[in-house]
Amino acid sequence: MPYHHGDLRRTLLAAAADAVAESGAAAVSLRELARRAGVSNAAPTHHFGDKAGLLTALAAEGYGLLADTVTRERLSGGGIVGMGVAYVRFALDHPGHFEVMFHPALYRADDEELSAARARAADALAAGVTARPGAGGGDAGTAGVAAWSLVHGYATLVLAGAVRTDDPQAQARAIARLLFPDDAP
Amino acid sequence: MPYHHGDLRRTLLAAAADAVAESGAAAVSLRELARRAGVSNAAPTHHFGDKAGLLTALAAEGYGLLADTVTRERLSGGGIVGMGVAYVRFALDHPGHFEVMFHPALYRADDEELSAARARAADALAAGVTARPGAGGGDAGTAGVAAWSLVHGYATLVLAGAVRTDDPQAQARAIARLLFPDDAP
DNA sequence: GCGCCGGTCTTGTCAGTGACAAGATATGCG
DNA sequence: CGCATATCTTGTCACTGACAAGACCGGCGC
Repeated sequence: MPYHHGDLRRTLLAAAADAVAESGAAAVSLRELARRAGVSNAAPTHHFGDKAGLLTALAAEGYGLLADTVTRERLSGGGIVGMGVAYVRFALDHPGHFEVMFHPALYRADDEELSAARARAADALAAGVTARPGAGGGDAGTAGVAAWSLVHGYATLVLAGAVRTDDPQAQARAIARLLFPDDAP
Repeated sequence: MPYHHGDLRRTLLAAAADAVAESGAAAVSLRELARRAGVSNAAPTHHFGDKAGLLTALAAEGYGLLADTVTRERLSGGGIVGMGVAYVRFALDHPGHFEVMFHPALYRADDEELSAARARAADALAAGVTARPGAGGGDAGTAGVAAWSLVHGYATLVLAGAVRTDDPQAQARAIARLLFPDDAP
């Protein structure tokens, strides 16, 4: 085992995402993560400062991934329903990130890198709402909040085990179509 | 100060709800709650066994309150939109309970009292969905999941600070009407 | 009135944790 | 080769959750 781990920061983030997904942010211990990575208990401190720093980095990574996922779907013409499904897919694929992202008490919301990533995600989502076909009827802001609430709530309920289904993406598509029946694809 | 507190269980639950709402479940410490209540650090153990026991009781109380809130709205003829608004109002009035309820990793999901309260809440919500006027069009299950997702997601986003508004209940009503335009009131 | 029994709370203890200080080691650059 | 810096370790402290053992209190039967 070399003295320098080589890629400790990335390793710790990945382990943290797994641990949060599995047992919740409260149950994650820096020492446990350090043990899994094969380093001493104080090594994570160097990279993240403290626990909030690690979760801040995790949230920032999550917002970046979300922005990528949603943007890719928008560019491939999935429509607002497709973007909603992509949002749900992101949450289910990255439950650890998702969990932390929407609990600001866990991290430093004023972090620069995090704010940038969050803004990028917000732009990606907003682009999908304003560009939808039937955008004439009703307030775009209200429709956007409704769309976000719908997919966010669905993802949260599935992750919490409150809603059970074999095919979450299909069900996500079905409920999104209830809200946006006019969406093209 | 009498040796017996008199109402320690209730006092601890209330303090826990406040503390969770303020700083998240992770930041709540049994010792801090005990200090606030003016008892020793091991007193809570007697009533709840451990931290998971306390959060289990808090979640059960929350499901009971939710069932009461939603049922009252249904009986007063608020329709499915009114029930959705009541759901949001419950979440914003009891953020500590709401936070814990949908993080099963924090408590013992197989607890008897909790299961009963959760079933009561589920029945109250289901009664509203199946009784709505335009129940003919589409799958009732899908519509129910959509309704639940919408209001749950909206409440979660407002609590997380991701959506900001002066009048959450009015906005909740607006987005619920997008999903259920035919709802009577 | 009295004893005692169960429920309530306290004190004391242990391992695990987050945070930090001080120092050791490796890496890259001149 | 020599050194500055990034990276990691060891050691320490206060705090927490969990538990064991015992003290205290209220109400019950007698």
